[in-house]
Amino acid sequence: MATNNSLAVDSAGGFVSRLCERDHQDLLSLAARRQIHKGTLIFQTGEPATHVYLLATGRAKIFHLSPSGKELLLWFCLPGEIFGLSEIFQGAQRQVSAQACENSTLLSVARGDFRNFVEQRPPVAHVVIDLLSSRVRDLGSMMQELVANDVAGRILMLLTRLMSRYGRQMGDEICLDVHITHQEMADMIGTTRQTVTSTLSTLKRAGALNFRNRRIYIMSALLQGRTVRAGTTPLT
Amino acid sequence: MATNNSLAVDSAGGFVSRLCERDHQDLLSLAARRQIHKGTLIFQTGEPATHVYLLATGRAKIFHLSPSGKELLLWFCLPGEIFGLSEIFQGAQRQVSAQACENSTLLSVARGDFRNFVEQRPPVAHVVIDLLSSRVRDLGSMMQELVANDVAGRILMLLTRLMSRYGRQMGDEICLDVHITHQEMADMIGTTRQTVTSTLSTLKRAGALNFRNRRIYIMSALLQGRTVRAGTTPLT
DNA sequence: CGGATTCTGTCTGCTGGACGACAAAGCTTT
DNA sequence: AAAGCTTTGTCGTCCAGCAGACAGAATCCG
Repeated sequence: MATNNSLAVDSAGGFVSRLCERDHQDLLSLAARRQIHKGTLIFQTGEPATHVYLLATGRAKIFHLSPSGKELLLWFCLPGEIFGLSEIFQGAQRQVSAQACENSTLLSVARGDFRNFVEQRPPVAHVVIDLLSSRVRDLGSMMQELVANDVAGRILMLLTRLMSRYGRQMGDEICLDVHITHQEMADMIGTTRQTVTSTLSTLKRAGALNFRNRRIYIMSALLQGRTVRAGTTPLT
Repeated sequence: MATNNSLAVDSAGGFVSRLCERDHQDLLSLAARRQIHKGTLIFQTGEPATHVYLLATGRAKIFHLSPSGKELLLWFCLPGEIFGLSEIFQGAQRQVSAQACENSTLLSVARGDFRNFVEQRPPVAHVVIDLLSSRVRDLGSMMQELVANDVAGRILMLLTRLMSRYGRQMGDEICLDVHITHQEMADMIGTTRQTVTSTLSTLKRAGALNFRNRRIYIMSALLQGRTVRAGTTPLT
C-alpha cells in the first residue's frame, strides 16, 4: 500500500537483505519502480525473460499453467524477495507466470544490467547461488511431498510451510495471518477446491485446527513434529 | 567400466564441458578419484553435505526417500555431470540421496575447496548459476507435469525426457539406449510399478511404442509434438 | 549348470479423490 | 440496501490407479 522510498523490510530468505548497503543501492539505481494492482500479470509462460523483479510491497504468486488449464501455484513472493530469476542467465523463455495477489510495488531490472551487476560482484553471485540452491532443495521436497502423501498430509505440510512464513504464535495455537483461498491451497498441493474444503473441515473436527474470523489456527503441537523442509524461499 | 585418466566426454548440460581448460585442470587437482560399484550409496538424506561430486564414468541416481519409504527418483546423473551441488553453499544437510546405478568412477571435491574454487572464478560461478537455474526450471516443470497429467501422460513425458538424453534415432522410431526398470519409471512419475507395466502395454497396443530385445522404441512422431521441458540437466 | 533373485505381465477388488451441481455465506460496488 | 461476484460447505457419482497375489521370464552368480 504505502509507497516507501526504499525497499520494505524483507522476510527471511529475501534477496535484498543479504546484499551489503553498497550493492543494495547500486541495484536500486538499476531498477525501475512501478505500482501495479491486484491481478496484474507480471509475466507469463512462454514470454522471453527480459527482466528480473523485486517486490517492494504487496504479494505476488508464481505459478505454472498447463495447456489444459490446470494451475500449479509454486509460491508466494513477499516484499524484499526476488523473482523471475531462474530464466535470466540463459535467455530462456519464462517457464512460469507471475501475478500480483494484491496491489504491489514492483522493481524491475533489465536482464543485461542484472547480469553485469551479478558478474562484477562475487558476493552477490554467492547470494544468487544460495538462493537458487535453496529453491532447488525446496522444489525437490515439495515434489516428494506431492507424491508421498495423501491430501490430508499435503494440507498439513502446506500449512506448516505457510505458518513458518505467515504464522503468529498465540498461546497453544498459531494463527495464519494471510488470507489464502481454498482454491489457492488446492493449486499448491495438486488437488481440487472441494477436496480442500472437506479435508479442512475433517481436520477441524479432529481438533487439529480451527477457523475463527476467517483465519486458520493450527495447534502448535502439530507443527512441532514436522520439519519444515520447504518454505524459506520463494520459488521461481 | 574403463578407468580413464581424465573425465569422460560429458553429456549436454554437463558441468565439466562448460569449464575452460585451465579451470577444468584446477578442479581435477582438487578432486579425489574413487571407484565405486553398483548400488553404493554416495550420500544420504540427513547427512551433512561435505563434498560435491563429479561422475567420471557410470551412472548415478538422485532421489528423495520419504519416511514412509516412498521413493521419488529425481534424475540420473551421467558422466561429466556434477551432483550434490545444491546443499554445498549453505552447509545444509543432504535433502536427497545418491546411489550408483552401475559401477562408476567418482570424483569428489571437499566443500570448502569447491567453494573457493567457485568464488575465485566468476565464469565458474556463472556456470553454477546456469546449472542451478535450469534445475529450478526443470523441477518446476516436472512438478507441473506430475499434477496436471494422468499416468499415461506422465509416462509419455518421462519417455520424452529420457529419449532426449539417451535416445538414438532409428528410422521412424527412437530407441532408448538405457535399461530402466518399470519400478524406476514408477518412482520418477509418482505411481506404482504395476501401473507402469500395464500403461506401457496399453501404449504398445495403441501403437505408440514397441519393445524389442529389452529396449523401448517410441514413435518419433509422438516426441515431435512434445516440448522437452525438463531433461537437459541432472537434478539435485 | 542350476538355484536365487530381480523383473515383467496380468487380474482383482477397493477407495481416495475428481468432478458436477447447488445452496448459503461473505465481501464489494454502486 | 440491493445486486453481483467470490468463496465456502456439502452431496452424490464414478473411475483411475493403488495394493495384494501369483506366474512366468530374464538375469545374475556361485
